[in-house]
Amino acid sequence: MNRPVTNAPQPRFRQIVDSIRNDIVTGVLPEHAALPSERVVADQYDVSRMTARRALEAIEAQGLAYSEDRRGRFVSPKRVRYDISNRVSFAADARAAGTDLEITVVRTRAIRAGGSLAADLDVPVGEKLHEYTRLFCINGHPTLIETEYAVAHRCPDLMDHDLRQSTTQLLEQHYGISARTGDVIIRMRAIQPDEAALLGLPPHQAGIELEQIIRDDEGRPFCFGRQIWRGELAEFSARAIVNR
Amino acid sequence: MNRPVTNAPQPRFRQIVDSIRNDIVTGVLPEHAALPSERVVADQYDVSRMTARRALEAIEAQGLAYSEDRRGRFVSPKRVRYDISNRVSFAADARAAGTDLEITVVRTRAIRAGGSLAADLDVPVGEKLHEYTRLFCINGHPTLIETEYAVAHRCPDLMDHDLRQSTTQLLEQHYGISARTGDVIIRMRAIQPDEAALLGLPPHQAGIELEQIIRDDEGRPFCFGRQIWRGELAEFSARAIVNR
DNA sequence: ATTCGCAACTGGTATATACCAGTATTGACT
DNA sequence: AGTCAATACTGGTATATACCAGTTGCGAAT
Repeated sequence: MNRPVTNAPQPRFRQIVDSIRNDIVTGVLPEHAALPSERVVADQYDVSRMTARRALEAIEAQGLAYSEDRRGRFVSPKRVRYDISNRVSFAADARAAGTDLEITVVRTRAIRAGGSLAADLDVPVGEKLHEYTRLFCINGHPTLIETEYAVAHRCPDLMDHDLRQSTTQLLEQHYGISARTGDVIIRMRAIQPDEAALLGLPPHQAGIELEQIIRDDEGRPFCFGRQIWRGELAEFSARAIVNR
Repeated sequence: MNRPVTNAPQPRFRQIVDSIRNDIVTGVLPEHAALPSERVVADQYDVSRMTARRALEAIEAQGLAYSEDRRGRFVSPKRVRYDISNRVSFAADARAAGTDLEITVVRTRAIRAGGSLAADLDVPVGEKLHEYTRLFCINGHPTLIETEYAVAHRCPDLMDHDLRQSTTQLLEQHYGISARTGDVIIRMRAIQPDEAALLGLPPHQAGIELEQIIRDDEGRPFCFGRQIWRGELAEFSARAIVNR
């Protein structure tokens, strides 16, 4: 192939991405500062609005910024770290680290265990469960949504308590169930529209899903939780110990 | 031509996303099957090519499909699972699980430890390190890129060995260094253009970064590794044990 | 039978335009 | 001072078009 790619300039929109990213990493644009709007970028860089838009969307996809519908795009804050090896509860982990955490209860229901939930919690199908969904805001910004399923007969009136705190601590204090171990799975997946609405995001972005089965001192599971995180706002630390 | 100005229940492109997603989850489109092209979608659903494109990009962003430049888009295969609590080496984990894994050495270098690497590996700044970058293909598909930094004086001629295998096993067999524990960090981040090229992806997509510090029986770190995974192809399991 | 070049694809980049639906500010009126 | 409507923003959706640059397969020339 004699194609001399000498003049392989980067696409315009990528040049714009690099320029704005530079403003972010150097601190010209601090956390939560507004990025220039699509129309302003189009004007400044002399491109069409669609091209400016693609640049801003790429910055968003990289986690450098987040958008609020029809308000603008803003620089993402620093990540919070969640140590999944030592704690089984993010609320406890965050409080211990002095993080500004606010919990909102989105929904509570009484349900019965279906197939996979029953298997995960090691209970018969049809077993009564408490289901509750909560939104976690860090420094005032929606960061994750958690839905937990607790085996009802082990904590009968759990729903009468204030759920705006660590539920593992609740279970420990009122029912004597202590979270001892957890099986965690982490994966990247798309944020669903209903979740996106709660997190203040456009739908179809990727986020991090974290599932965990929480077990007591006897290794019996008593709670299953599923969290969806804004991927750009978090990181997860763990410790591996090689079995031999 | 006539615009359905009525109550658009959902954007057109999202309807298309749902339709194609349905074909994927029901198996009408099996793993690695080609999705309809942008122009075909535009034709079938009677939308412009840009709208069709947005639908296909959304499917891609959700991890349901991957694209190969100027070849087409294809249905993503099932995720592989990596147990980060029990193994400190993905290669060993995958081989133990019978996964079809092929490793390609992308680059090897001798470097000297800079500030953060020196701190992570607990060696003086300027310490000699082996750096090697490898591409991991699972079932023939590029899935992750790993760059590792090994303390050179503990494995002098490491680079003379065949690196297309688990390096932790190499280090164990030839130097008696056994990987005992690992400190792992997982986060979502953008895949850089050079990484994207190796993974056969368009740049600026989000992926999963996994960093780990590997320690020997005495707890001394001897290797630092950084992996970037195609987010839709993997999930990570771990075990938490609450310290009290 | 092999080679080679030409379609006929594929996605990637980019423009120009239009309208919709929320948000935020401004300013006149109460 | 407080209310509220107009206005000037913001991003979201969508069309139509153009050209570029790789990939792939087919058919003609060797």
